[in-house]
Amino acid sequence: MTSPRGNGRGASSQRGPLTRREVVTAALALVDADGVDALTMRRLAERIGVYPTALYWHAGNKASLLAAVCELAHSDMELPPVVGGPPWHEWLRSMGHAARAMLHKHPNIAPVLASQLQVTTSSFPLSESVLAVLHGAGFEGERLTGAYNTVIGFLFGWLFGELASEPPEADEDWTSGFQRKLRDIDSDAAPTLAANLPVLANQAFMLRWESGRRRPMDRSFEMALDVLVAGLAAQVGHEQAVGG
Amino acid sequence: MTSPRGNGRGASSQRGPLTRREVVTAALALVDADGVDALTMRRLAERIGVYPTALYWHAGNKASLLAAVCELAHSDMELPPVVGGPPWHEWLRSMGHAARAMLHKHPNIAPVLASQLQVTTSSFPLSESVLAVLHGAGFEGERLTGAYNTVIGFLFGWLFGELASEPPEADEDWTSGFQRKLRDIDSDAAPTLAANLPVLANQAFMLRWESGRRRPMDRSFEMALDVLVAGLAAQVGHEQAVGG
DNA sequence: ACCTGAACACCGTTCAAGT
DNA sequence: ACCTGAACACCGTTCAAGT
Repeated sequence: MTSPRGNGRGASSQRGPLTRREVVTAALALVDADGVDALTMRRLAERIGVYPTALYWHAGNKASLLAAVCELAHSDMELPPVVGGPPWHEWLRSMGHAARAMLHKHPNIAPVLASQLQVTTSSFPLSESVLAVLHGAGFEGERLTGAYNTVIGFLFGWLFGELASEPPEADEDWTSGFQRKLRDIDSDAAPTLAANLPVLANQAFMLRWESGRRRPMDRSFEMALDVLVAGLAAQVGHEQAVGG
Repeated sequence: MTSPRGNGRGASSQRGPLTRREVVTAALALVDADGVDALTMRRLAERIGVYPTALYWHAGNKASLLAAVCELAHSDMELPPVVGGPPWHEWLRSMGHAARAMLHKHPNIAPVLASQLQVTTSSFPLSESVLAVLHGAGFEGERLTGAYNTVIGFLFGWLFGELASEPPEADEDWTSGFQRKLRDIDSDAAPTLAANLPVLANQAFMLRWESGRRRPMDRSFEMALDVLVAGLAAQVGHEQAVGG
């Protein structure tokens, strides 16, 4: 009950003063393992083997700790090289896959990234790369802003949607109730939905009961990338360059 | 301190037993006014003029109350008519504007919708409409699923990003620190970013310190819609139909 | 500088009891 | 059926005190 250090994290926790990096790493590990709701100052402190209030000295309050956790997860994303790299549409596809890989590695952090503005700090390299690639594709000035916002908003928005939180397992009522409502859909009121239920149920947004962490939406993501790239190409007059 | 009803909500609260609808409406009003963090069972109860535990009888626990709040907000979205309506690309634009109007009417609920899977219940009419329109545009089977996921994921993902939560006002440190970091960007490491800062600062994802609730991203949204529609057109071979 | 230990104001939720 | 009232187990955070 009294919680001095030492039994906290096995071999990896060295002696010596606790460091900020150690706190943030432990917090990300906790989120990855048990979800973002499991991240409480008290629980994290216990896991590290320290008193809760000690965390405040290193990581500030919970909000700034969470921001640091997001930043750490974000740093796991490897950007494709821009100079001497592939043509812009291929680069965007690589970047999309890199972003998706990072988020699937830390799916529990996705809802946090999706809802907060603050966590964007230190993603300047990503911004610069996307901007450079789009500039190279022919976008300038306000249209560069628009294209950039389209790419970031569409891509990350789609991925955050794929990785949305599932209801807590306690709520099996919801899952079974939703499945029943889906099965009982009126084919008069919703004919297209009813007719295509086999390819839609649990595979499409707003029609699924499992998150993309459990059920990755691989093919839909590829098609989304196709649409994004082709749409940008149309904006810049390179329709023929990207293929269907 | 003792909190019987009557002084709770002025004239609008009739006598008689509390109803579920009344609870959910009051909860949405509280979220709209003060943000989702302000929605606690105890505070809501006090506002209605009832004991906290009374809410559980009508609305279940907090998670299901929040789901009901999302559903209520969602019901504020007016779908454009499908049969006898405009061509598919114009319909998609109208739907996009309707979704945006709804979310800008309840911006504080956007982060919840962005992060949770559960809140999708009873959006079957929206799903059916989008599916019908895309089917009419020529998508079938698995490609229909892909196109549907592209539309929903891109559109709502973009809008949730626009309306992300700002840091609490207490955190003026973050805002000013972020602005400084943006101003001090190294034009060697990030030349495109540095050169285009005037059209990017506070107007682009990951480069802004204010949310779209305060600073709507109107023009970028229009361009995003252009890209989405043109990209879908390319998928189905109607490139010439939608215009640039 | 770094951390303990107590304390404060708040949560969501359960449950027995009232009417 | 509908709500009260007390109680429980948890929070985040502050602050004085130790070393």
